Amino acid sequence: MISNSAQFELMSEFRAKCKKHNLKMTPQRVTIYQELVKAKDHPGCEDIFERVHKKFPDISLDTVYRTLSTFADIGVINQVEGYGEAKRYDPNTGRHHHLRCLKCNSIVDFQDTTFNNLRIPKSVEKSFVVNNIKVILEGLCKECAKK
Amino acid sequence: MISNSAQFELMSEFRAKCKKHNLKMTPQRVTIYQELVKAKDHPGCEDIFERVHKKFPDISLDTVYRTLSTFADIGVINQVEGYGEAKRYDPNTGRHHHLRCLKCNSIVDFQDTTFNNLRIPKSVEKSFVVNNIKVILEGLCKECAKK
DNA sequence: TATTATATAAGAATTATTCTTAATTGCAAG
DNA sequence: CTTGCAATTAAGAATAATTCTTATATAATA
Ligand SMILES: [Mn+2]
Ligand SMILES: [Mn+2]
Ligand SMILES: [Zn+2]
Ligand SMILES: [Zn+2]
Repeated sequence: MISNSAQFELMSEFRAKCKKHNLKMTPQRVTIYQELVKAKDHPGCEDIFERVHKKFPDISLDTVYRTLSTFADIGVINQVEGYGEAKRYDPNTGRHHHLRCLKCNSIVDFQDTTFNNLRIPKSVEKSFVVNNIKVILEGLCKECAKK
Repeated sequence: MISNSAQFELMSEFRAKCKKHNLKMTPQRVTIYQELVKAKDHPGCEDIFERVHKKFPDISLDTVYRTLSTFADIGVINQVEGYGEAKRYDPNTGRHHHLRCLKCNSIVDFQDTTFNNLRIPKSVEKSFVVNNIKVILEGLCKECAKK
């Protein structure tokens, strides 16, 4: 769950960033953004299309692809790293990390202060400008580990 | 560069793992593996196809796709995480980390003992079986940072 | 050397994604 | 509140990456 005020805050940041990048506020964009914000599963374009489609039967798949890609470009959402299957997106642009199940492909968020505060190695700093550090833990989720 | 003995060592591990998984030693497999081992750029299937094709004009693209995928399955190589473009592979199965340039998509290896020894958070251990930890630094390589 | 399960080449098929185009619409200016 | 127009959209075609199908070839084993 997410509080109403946090919801509102998020929405006005969204509107502000869109305006900054000259993106018009269309019902498609609002709906797609809200649907992604609700999602906890780092969904792909088809997933979002299916969810949005219920409320908005005329939306096209292309619009979902285009819109999510645009949102990622302007930084209101993030694309998730993966292994070359369909692209997946993350509404959470704050600092956090991922658990990836290698069997069912679930991606779950987690927080860790150690991981948040990793130092960039000196040797790297000389040859590379680091924008962000990602830590990914790969393995098996509880359900998949049971089998 | 890689020493002759290390080369030989790698090759016999490769043969051993293939045997363990009942994979026949075909010239295609040997060539593809050797070409990937030479590569420092985490190449994709098309890249490897082009390189192999010079020495082995009759090889099919499908074989390269199938073979690299099989190699990753049995763990002689790794698939590299990415953002949904073409798959890329890594001959280095040892512990190391990656610098990813967001502009030119180059991927460069680096070593760091801190990153090698990250502890898995307690909270995670309860709900997830971790196979491996990946640290990825994203940003701009020297060339791309200049512009 | 004969047997057989695997692997391969070629091209068709599939999946994910992007492009093209004509029609629609958000929104700023009057 | 209208108008004007650049930005956006739906629809379907097109493309790119990858996988599948099948007939032929071949590595490994006896
Ligand atoms: Mn996340
Ligand atoms: Mn590497
Ligand atoms: Zn799982
Ligand atoms: Zn670069």
